[in-house]
Amino acid sequence: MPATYDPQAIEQPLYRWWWQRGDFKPKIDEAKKPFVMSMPPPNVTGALHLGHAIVAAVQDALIRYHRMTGRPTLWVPGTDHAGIATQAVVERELAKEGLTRHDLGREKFLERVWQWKELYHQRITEQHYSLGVSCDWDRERFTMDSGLSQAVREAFVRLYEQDLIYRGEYLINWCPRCGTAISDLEVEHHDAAGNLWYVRYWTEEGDASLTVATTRPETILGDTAVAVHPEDERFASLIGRRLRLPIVGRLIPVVADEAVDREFGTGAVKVTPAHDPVDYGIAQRHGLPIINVMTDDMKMNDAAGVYAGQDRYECRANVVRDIEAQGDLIKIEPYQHAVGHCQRCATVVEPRISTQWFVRAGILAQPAIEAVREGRIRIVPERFTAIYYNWMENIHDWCISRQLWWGHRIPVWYCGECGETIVSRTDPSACPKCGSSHLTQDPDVLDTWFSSGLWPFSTLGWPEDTEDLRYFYPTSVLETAYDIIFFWVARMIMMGIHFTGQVPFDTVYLHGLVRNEQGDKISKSMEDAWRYDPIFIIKEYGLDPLRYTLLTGSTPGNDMRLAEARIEANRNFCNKIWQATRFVLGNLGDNPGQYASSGVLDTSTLEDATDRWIVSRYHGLVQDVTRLIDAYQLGEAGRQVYEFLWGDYCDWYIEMTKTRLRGEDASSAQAARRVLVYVLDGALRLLHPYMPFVTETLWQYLPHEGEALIVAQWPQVGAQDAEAAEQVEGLRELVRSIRNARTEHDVDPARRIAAIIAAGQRTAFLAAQSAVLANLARIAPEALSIGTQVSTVPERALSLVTADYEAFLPLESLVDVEKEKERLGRELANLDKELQRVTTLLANERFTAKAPADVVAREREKLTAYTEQRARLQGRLAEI
RNA sequence: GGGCGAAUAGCUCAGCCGGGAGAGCACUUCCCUUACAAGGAAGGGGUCACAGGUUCGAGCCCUGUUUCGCCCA
Repeated sequence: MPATYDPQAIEQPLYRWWWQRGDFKPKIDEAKKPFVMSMPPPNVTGALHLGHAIVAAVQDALIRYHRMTGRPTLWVPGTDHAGIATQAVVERELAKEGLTRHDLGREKFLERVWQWKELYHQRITEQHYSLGVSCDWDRERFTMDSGLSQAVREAFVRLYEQDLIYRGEYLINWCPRCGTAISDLEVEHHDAAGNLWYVRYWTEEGDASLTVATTRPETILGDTAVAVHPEDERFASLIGRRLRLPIVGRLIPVVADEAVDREFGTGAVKVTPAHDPVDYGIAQRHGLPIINVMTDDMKMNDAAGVYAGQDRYECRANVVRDIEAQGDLIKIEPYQHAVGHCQRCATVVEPRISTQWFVRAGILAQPAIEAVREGRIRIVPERFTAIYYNWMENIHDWCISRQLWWGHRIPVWYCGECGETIVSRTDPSACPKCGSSHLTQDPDVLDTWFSSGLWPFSTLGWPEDTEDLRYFYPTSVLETAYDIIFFWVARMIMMGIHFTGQVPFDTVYLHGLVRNEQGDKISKSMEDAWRYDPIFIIKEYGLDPLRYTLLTGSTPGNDMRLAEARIEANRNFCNKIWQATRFVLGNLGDNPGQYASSGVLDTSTLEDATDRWIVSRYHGLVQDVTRLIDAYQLGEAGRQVYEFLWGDYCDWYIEMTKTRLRGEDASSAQAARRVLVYVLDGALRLLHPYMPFVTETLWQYLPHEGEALIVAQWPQVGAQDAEAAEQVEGLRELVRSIRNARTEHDVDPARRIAAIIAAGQRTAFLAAQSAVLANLARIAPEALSIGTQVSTVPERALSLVTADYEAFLPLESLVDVEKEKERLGRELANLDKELQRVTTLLANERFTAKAPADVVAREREKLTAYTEQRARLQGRLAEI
């Protein structure tokens, strides 16, 4: 095998190999409950970035884990047409050529979008290969596939028939750049510096006036009332009177409404029902007229009188100027306020009255709330449950029509003869009412999220009753970033329950967002999104290090900033296990095949304590990692494998085996080889969900049973030997202590020293491990003496005291008696501190009475050990 | 205005069920020892944001405060 880890050489060939073998496809077994996930379909808007890399990492890890546990495992991939987002980027491209979509026309424009879709679908797919996703490519879907389009139609028609979809004229959010309505969720509020203009409105008779404050003076043209709080005494006398609208001259009433915030401005607010949601509500309650003063592209319309044709901001300036000229502009205050922007193009959104299609979300939300409340769906981390409830319980009707060209056309036709509205699963050729063939389809398309809300079941064939749908639905886990919990997760739950009668998944697992160096969320809409293409990192470090970093670098639901130093460190970890495998392979002798690991190794069959120790540690690891992954603690599980492999296995166990592998005792060497392979094989399995490529590669080099790690069995928990654990821990402490003494006294690392060790009840163990001790602590084997006690303490020797041992290092020339006294004194002081703590704790009756028995017992053991160690230390001090 | 999250070593972050404060990077010293210098060995470094409280015991639980970030209205 190559001398170093080289991700470029192993990753893509392995991916192809798995794919060709069919490892990504589920092995259907009716007797088993499958594990199923739908991949959140990336938008074809652009290439994948690091935010998608974490999606791929977490989901592929879950998929690989469950696949190894033996469940039929399906991961459905796909992409989303992303109506408004994709249309916006294609329009941006066109703008570079000086064109708009209207210059091309609907048909030509859609051709361009399809070209874009093909281009980026290809890009995304290739990126997914690089990300190592083990999804079933044969089941790949696109939201505008014919099957999924049929699902969309079916869903729309059913909801319409059930009166859960309706068309009406209401206040919606309008993006003038995109030229379409957008839903409340697609509006992002940012604080912007503006002004608060104070404008005086006179009464009809001119005998009194009141002043209102507004951030949008141009909307005065559409005012149909002024509202005050019913309990606000300042305006009590004016309620019911009429005011003359400045400039316009229209007479409008003063109404009392509780929605008015008495603290804002002057306490009196102008009411523009056609351009503000709160005002719209007031108008509804008071039966006020609604006057729309703007056009689709946010110019003033004819209702704006002399301002007609002006842009909204141009008009604003003119209105302010004219009011000022009239003497009714009281003052202008700088004012910071939240302004709605289009999520996709950042244009300031204008609320306006418009005829659109809506879903009665409140009705669909009820069962969706209950599903979570009753535990049929569990959200991880749990804290997002409250956020989900809060949104669901205050949900508004969902505006689903978009004045876009890219998307699912609304399946509604209008009869040119009789005006009939036809809502149909198939394209109608004649009006069912009058028979006319003059039918026009509604020009609008549906909100993208309408189709993605169907994703978990539409991808499995719904509305057809397919085999896939019957076996794989409901899916198991829905994994995504927490920022689309409302957009997507909530809607899938609503629509899943409504259309299939079942929850679409039983667990929602939410991960955090990947942020750039500045802490900004990485998104496809960023101008420099290309900088966050995971391919750059994969080329430099490999996928496995990137993946491992994403999986272990944060905790569920929390954001992470990607630190390159960490990726590099994890690349080094890959190389570390690469080197460990090389070591093992290089020491298996003539017939390596005999060491292939199978089943669980029983610690009681192992003669060497170090073997029992590492196998016990490994069995504990299997238990912990499995428990942690089942609890969605992927990060902690991954870190534990790292610590075990690098810390226990490489730093200690491999070093411990060297004397046996190179020694005379063939059966001992054989046992060591078996354990080396057993533990490494198992650790590679545990690590496979985190670092699929390097683990599969190394596993293939190792002697093994089975064809591929990707489909190898997840390790089983085995027995642990507590005594061996204690013995080896004591040995490690002794080694560390001797190494420390050597460094402190500047002993040449190459020099083998002498040592005399009193091992007490550990004598037999230490004698058996004397070669290991000699090797690890660099003691000359012939100068190592181990006994229960030390009969004659050498003069001028360094003395070390650990919990289990007392060691003397005769380094005459190096030992300075005074310094030695000082050092032992320091150790004694440290020990006394610990002893003090334990003594106080155990003297506290409330502790011994109330603390759990095992905690108390542990403290008692410490007391005994520390007391003995202290006695030995004092003995040494006295001797000096 | 309501809610959530974060605050732990110089930096980036873990810390499970409350039971002797951890990792990686950076830093100091030594070592190219036949798995690995993408490495090994030995170290230094923390008032766990602040103030109270609960508890035998708090980084962890409760209350309040400060700073930063996010979501909703």
